[in-house]
Amino acid sequence: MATRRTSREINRQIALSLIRAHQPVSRAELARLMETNRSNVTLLVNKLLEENLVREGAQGSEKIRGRKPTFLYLNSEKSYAVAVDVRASRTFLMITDALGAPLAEIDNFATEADPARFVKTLSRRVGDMLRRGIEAADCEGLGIVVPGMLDPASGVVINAPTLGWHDVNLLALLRAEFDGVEIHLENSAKACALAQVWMKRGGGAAVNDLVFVSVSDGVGVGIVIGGELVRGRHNSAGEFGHLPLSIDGPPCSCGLNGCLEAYISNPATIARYTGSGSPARQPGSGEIVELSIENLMARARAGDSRALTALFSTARYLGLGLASIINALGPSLVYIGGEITEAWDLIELHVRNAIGERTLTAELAATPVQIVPASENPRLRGAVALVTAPAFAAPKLA
Amino acid sequence: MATRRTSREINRQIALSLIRAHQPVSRAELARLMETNRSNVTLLVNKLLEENLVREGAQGSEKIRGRKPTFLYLNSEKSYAVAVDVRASRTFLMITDALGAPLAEIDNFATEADPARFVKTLSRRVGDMLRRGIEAADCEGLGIVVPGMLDPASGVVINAPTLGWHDVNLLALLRAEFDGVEIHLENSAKACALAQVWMKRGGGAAVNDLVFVSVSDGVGVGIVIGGELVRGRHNSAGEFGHLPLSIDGPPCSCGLNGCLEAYISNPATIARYTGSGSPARQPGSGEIVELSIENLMARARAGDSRALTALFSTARYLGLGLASIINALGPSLVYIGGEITEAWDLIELHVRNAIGERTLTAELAATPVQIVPASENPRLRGAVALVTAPAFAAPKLA
DNA sequence: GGAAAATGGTTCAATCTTTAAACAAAAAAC
DNA sequence: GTTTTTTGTTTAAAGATTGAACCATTTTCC
Repeated sequence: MATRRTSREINRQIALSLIRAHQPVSRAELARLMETNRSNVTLLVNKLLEENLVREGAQGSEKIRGRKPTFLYLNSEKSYAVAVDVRASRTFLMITDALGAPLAEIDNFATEADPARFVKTLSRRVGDMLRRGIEAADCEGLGIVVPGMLDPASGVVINAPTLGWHDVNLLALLRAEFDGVEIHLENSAKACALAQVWMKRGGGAAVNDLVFVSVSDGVGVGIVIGGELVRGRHNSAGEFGHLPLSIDGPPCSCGLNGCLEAYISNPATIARYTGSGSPARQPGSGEIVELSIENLMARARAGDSRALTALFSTARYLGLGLASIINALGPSLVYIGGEITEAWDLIELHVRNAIGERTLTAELAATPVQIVPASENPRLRGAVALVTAPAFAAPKLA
Repeated sequence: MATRRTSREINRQIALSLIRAHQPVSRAELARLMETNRSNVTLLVNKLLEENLVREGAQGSEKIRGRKPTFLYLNSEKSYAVAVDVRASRTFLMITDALGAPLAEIDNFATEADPARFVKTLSRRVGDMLRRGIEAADCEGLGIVVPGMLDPASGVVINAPTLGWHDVNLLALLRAEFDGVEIHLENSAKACALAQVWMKRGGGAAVNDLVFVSVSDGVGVGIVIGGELVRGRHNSAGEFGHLPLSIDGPPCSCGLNGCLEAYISNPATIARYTGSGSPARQPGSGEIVELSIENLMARARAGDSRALTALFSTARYLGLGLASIINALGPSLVYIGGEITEAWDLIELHVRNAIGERTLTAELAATPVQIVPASENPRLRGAVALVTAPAFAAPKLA
């Protein structure tokens, strides 16, 4: 039920979001954006100034005539957020201001198998990083993304096969180590999707229906519909990675057969190259090497036709999987993340053809697909979004 | 941006929805439900009375002491809605009051292949029905559901294979025939999903994430997430019917291979029984008959083990398809509609086992699945919901 | 039978919000 | 130097919820 305060809260959030999206922006400009009059904006902004959420900056100096506007900015400097991206081999760590702009170099360390020791190490590294020149006072929160199924409410990592974590109460461990800090857990792909919709919302036309597909050791999918992350009954929505391509297909890590993941994950691609089970050999010398997906892509670029074929197969299956997702949800935009994006120039056409092969209409086949390269640190940005996005979230109706 | 009027509008909608859900209900009771005081409710209700959306009824006569309450009801009597369910062989027709309660017997007639002639016939039948004793004055609107892909905005039926309609501007034809009546088009399964969420919302705890799977000549899926029907970029979302079970599986009507629809649609089940291509024979006489799914189910009940096996296969594949949907979206509830629900007692266990076979967690495997029997006319109710639901829809935020 | 208690509905003043108009301040244009 | 234009504030009006007070009506208790 809408109380006397509701419309104020709604407008407060709208104002905050608009300032974030259009900063630097004056009160008068904000009034035009909100289609209200300046008096209302004055009141809203004064409240935000009191709360220290917004600060006034320099005056504008455009060549238009009339009184110069005083610009408004989000007050992002007084506090910082910690973002953690846990991955199978290494864990990445970033500290940003309240808007998500990095305050220091990204750090990383080997992911420890034991959750308790992992959290200890994490805590030490965060402490080191803060001592090395972060002068912001308040910690806004800590966002941590994990590749696997988890419950953000209870903070339990239910199943993260690539980490070997099962029913680990990560939140309790983190709470013990980071006292008084707000902690946000989420599945990696879901957080990536959140970060993307969050970026887009800032950057102009709102994209409210999008899908983020993360291809790595496993396959994760985050879905945003109507601007909201789809979580499902037990935060287990988005498990498109185990969509069957063929119910009698190759076995998957989840115990089933023919999952999309069993066709397109990095291990699947590598297995397709080496031939199942047989280890890779260094060309020329015949030496046995541990083959990584980066290696495989390098070989493909160097002219190894078998490596290229393996990538093309992965591309085709990826496209078929995307086609199913597109048929099912009709998203406005599909993002792809993961190591494989580095070879996108080689495989894009194959992916697109496979999408066209199994989509039901020409419009669906034309759904835009964009890669998010590793250089943009999508997972870390997802972790940041977990911390910063709630402040801007629209208030809910009953 | 929230204006001075927004909270009033929000509360107006909440009040309307609560009256609909709890009627008959007094002002005082409404105030308790809305967690506000009676004075506010008085004002809201008086506005609704003025607009003739609500009417006062008899006084309550419970044994509690104190002044007797005057009950409020939605004013459903002054207007009616027309619901049309277009299906491959026959079209069904219902006239209801503004709340969806039928005002006359359900009519039906053979669906004509030519859209223009179909609309003419429809118009005549509606006219006949109205003349046979509907005294309500105003037509609230006409809701029509079609099994196929269509665009509600433009009113074009893009592709309805079982009807043989392609790129038919059904809305234009209907507008010409039903002058001045608001017309709502939607895909059958999507409308069914809408009707279900709409019913549930009335009946207590809100179910905001559900899926309706319609198994008939084709397979249609309607998805509701966060209380909103998922439409996708071109209203083509929900095409889970063409999810692959096996990308090298049997051919589907859509031109692809191995779609879920190719495994579980009624024609697929029948083909599995008769053996591909060979016509069915009357047991005993050997006479060739056109076999319907109802026939097949009757034979299965009568002890025809091959018919039973065919149904069991369909059940298993249905379960596998549902498992994928459940993995992907994590809905709170799955509804099944279509002729096959008549054999649910025979196949339920097989469906459940197959769901368990491919869901990723025990919680997902335990997702409730309910059938909606043909006697409840889910499609017609969906068509009604298209007309009546918008009046209760929550106002949108920017 | 009559007073008290409890419940439903209305009325009225208080409060919080948006809104429209007036007004002051600052900078460019003439 | 005056006018014009734009920004930001102030002030009064209007629309909404909120809380208390006030009838109306029915049951319960004495």
